[in-house]
Amino acid sequence: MKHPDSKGNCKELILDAAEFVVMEVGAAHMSLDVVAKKAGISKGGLLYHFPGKADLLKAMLNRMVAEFFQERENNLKNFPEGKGRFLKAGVASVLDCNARKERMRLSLLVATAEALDLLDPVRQGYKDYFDQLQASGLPFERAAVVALASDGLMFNELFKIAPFTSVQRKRIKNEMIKMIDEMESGKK
Amino acid sequence: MKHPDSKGNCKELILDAAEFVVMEVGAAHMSLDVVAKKAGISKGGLLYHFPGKADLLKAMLNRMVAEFFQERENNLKNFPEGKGRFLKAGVASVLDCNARKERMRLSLLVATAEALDLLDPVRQGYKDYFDQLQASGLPFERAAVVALASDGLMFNELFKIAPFTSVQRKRIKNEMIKMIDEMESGKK
DNA sequence: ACAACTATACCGACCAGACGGTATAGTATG
DNA sequence: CATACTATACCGTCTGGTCGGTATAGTTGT
Repeated sequence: MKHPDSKGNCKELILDAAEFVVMEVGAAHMSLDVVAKKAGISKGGLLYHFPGKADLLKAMLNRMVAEFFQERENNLKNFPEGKGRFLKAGVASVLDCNARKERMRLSLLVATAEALDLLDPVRQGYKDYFDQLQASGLPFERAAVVALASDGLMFNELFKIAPFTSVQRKRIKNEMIKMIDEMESGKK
Repeated sequence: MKHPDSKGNCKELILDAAEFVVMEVGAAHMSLDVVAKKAGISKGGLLYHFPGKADLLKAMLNRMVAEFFQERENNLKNFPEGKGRFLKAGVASVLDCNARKERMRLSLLVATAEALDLLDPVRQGYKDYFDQLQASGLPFERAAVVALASDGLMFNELFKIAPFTSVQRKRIKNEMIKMIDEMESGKK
């Protein structure tokens, strides 16, 4: 290994760089040149790791999906046992945001612009999510409404069109949790 | 006027063409050349009507927002009077889809990729929506959850990642209406 | 031990095409 | 003629992708 950087996490560094570039110049202007520059390597180097732009994009999306799964899994332990646990963890994973997660979601913008097929891994992950939700024992339709609401809010925020104050946002999120509790205590 | 097509609705024809192009080649590949060809005019003609790509995009978004407002207004009459009427009309406008509406929403993909500022009219329309929702007298947080859920479902479908069967979709939509009814009859 | 060879990682010049936009000349209509 | 509109040709830039080359480390054969 020639460079001290490259110890296997080189690809990760490139993915990080790509996310930053999307953040800075917009999804439609994420060019390989700029990503390479941001990552501190040459374009040739970048193309060595990712043979084409589509490969880079796929890697971005896969990482995002994988980390979302991971986080939901981790979140499970933060909620008491019960039918609603899984959905609560899901909602929390979608709505508890940090800078890294927000950046990572930008890859969605690139993919939706480039070609919707690129979203295949997301589609699959999403399907699994709702399958598990169905298996969780909550009344499916109402649970789906809550899950979709968290997604809706997430997309609004991703697109920067969310109209809520931070107080409203907190209340809305609490309302979601409350609705899950209502489902658990069987008001339906 | 040289061409029989152009009797004032020429811009509309171009906007339609643009939407079709996005549908066919993806948001990132909506080029002026192709839009012009699809509209049956030359690129010069297109640029006469829309001085730049950004102008075209803005017009697409404005039309989409305007039509959404219009439709929600029209939908009001389909629901009985009551606190929940406005939200029901909103949900219906978001979820009752036809090909034209779906096409029109594709402009969102182009805008989110190009520059999020282009979404300003959407942002404003969205804010008005929730302002009116707040004024409607429903418990705001729960009403917001329902509104967000309809958005979430819409985005899922726009991105073609929705995991629901048509039956499930219908049930979920019905659940939303039911939740609005529950709010109206004051269970909260 | 040492030469020959291979694999990995990376660089940088280059290219062909696409794209947004301009310039210009032209045409139908009132 | 002027206005409204259209067509064509063209330009500069950007972009994805190719390619030949380089440096280093590890492996193998003798």
